[in-house]
Amino acid sequence: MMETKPTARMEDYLESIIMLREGKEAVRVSQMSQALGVKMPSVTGALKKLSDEGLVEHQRYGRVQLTPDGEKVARDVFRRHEALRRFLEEILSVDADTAADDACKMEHVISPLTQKRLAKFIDFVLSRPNVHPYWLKMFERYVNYGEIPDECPEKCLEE
Amino acid sequence: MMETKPTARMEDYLESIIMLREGKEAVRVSQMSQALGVKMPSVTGALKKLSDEGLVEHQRYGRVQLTPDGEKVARDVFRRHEALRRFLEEILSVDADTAADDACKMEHVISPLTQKRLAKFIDFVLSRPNVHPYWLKMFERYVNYGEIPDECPEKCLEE
DNA sequence: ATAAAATGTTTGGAAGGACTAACTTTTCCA
DNA sequence: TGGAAAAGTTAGTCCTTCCAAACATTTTAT
Repeated sequence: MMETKPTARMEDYLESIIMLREGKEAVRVSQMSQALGVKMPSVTGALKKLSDEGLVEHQRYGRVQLTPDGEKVARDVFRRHEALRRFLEEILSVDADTAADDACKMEHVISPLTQKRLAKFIDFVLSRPNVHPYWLKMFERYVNYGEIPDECPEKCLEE
Repeated sequence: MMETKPTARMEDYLESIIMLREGKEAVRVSQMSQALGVKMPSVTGALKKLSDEGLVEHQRYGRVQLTPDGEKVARDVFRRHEALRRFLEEILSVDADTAADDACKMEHVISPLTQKRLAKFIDFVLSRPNVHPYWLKMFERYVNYGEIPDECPEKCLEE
């Protein structure tokens, strides 16, 4: 039966459904079109394909829903997306818009290994409350002034 | 005159020329084909396009060279590639093959801002000889055993 | 020197993704 | 309740990237 994996672009369409669903029950073609920056015919076309592959349910002029299979794929993409976004935003201090944008493009191309490592890295860095504020502050300073401290001062244990 | 920016794929073709050129002077279509995992006709086609855009020089059955403009683009792509590869390999400890692979796909999609921040981050982390070995060792441990130290021990200043 | 092997090119076609223009449903409100 | 506006779809086209098959050139080895 050779379940062919959705393309990167198709993953985007699936992910957008999860992201737009927040709260309300229905997702509209126009919303997806807006969110993905494509025109509505592109969405209709994508939904047809995804529907054929059993990943979404969609009837003409009707609502869009994920099937259980589609839900799985979408969640997975979303998870990758979040890991990248957090890294960019919380560690590299990239602004929210750029972070979301870059994450959206990177999420499709990272290997499972890199994905796992990155998630661990984020946990590692952000889970050390005694260290990371200092750490990130130093990085911030470095970004702005090019100043690299060579030692680990006492501050390390404070705040 | 609207210099249209090369597509991600075209950037790959350009970058492969720099990477294959190492040492020898000539780059062959067959090498590019091999390196990029595409058949030769694809390379010929790409070279025609790049040639039209003034980024490479290439005559039938002859050698492939970058023009000054092509050189600039290729170097830029390569720089992005290296930043990502180093991050994956030297900080996240992803194996070399996976790192090269992922970097190759990510290099096209990161924004200039993220690129700059990432480069700074790598410098920052790797330029602190008194701290980063401890740091990376702790991360290594976390990857393997899930152990997150909560404080910054004296070791921080050693080795 | 010459034929086989290796290299490279051309042609034609497929698949994915996106768009415009024109058409159809649905929604909404006067 | 009967259109107009909004939402959605269809049809037709374009562009990028790739490939296989057939053809052309260069290299190499005898």
